[in-house]
Amino acid sequence: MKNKKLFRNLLLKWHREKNKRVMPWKGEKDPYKVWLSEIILQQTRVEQGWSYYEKFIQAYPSITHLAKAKDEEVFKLWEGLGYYSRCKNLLHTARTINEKYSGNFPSDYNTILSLKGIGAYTASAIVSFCFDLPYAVVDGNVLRVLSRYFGIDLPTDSTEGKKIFTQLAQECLDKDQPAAYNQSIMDFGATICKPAPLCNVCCLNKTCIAFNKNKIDLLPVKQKMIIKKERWFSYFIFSFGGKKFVEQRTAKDIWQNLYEFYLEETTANPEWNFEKIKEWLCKKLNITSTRNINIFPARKQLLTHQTIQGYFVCVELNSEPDLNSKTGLWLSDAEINTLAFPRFIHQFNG
DNA sequence: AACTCGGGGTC
DNA sequence: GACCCAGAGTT
Repeated sequence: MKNKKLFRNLLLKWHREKNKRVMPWKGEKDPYKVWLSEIILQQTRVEQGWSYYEKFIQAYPSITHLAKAKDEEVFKLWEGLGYYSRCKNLLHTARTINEKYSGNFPSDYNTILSLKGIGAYTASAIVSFCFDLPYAVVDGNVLRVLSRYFGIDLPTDSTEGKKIFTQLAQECLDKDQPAAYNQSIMDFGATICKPAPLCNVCCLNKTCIAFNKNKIDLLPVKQKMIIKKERWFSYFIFSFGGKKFVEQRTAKDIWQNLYEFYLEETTANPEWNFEKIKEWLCKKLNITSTRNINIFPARKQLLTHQTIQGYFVCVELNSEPDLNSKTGLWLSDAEINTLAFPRFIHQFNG
């Protein structure tokens, strides 16, 4: 009990005296801006999300601006940030608040928690930062700091672990200044108690259990291991009459709602050459003549759970083909540039 | 309770 | 190559 109070006071002292971290949304009280920043930062580094936050605030100064925006435009702004369901839920919640709550962001924890894309972490962040309500945030930083300081080797990604760490976080919270406390523990985790921590300059090291038992490298404990899938994507960029064939990804799969060119997925390296391409075009799409075919070298993109490898094949056509009744669109480059593509494609296509 | 969802930085 | 990041939704 006493060590929690010590922990809290040491953190707040560090926050007042040594925390130099500056971010555009820090100290912000507008729940729209805090919410937007928290959604952008889910599983995303501050440095990576920074420019997206500024783009969004400039494009949509209020939640009503965002609610009235077109889906394609918002996805284009989100392009490259990943976890695209966040963008879908962002729009859904903006519209819910604009219509159901007349554009006023709710201030009650459970109401906020019920919104799409907002879980326990984000709800706690919003109500503590904006409304000074006593809810402790639990994110990756907090789990790392708590597990080390209190020497808890319960897996942080287990059901029991989540429960215990959430309770502990709530007990450590300074209920008189939840905003400052939550900010301090996350900044501390991000700058001092990092995965590779700076224990030599840490002002909590005298009472940190992991440090004093030499268990820093063993905490926090995670039980789930990551299994990587290998996938081969071959994108055929069909062009005809100044337009290219694109379609939207709708399946429950990566990159849902984003756009792509004609995709052929294989379980192994297709190792394209001109003969194989011509044979495939004839067999699959009944295309027997082309103006030009350009095969680009294989490319690779690493995702957390998948390794995407693949090819881009540009095919200039003599006539518009029947693409197996696929629900696609023939668009100009200008039109294509307004749509959001996965990084894998965007990096190739410029 | 286990899976799935991106892209990028760090070691 | 492994791990992690201001997590959440689905199955």
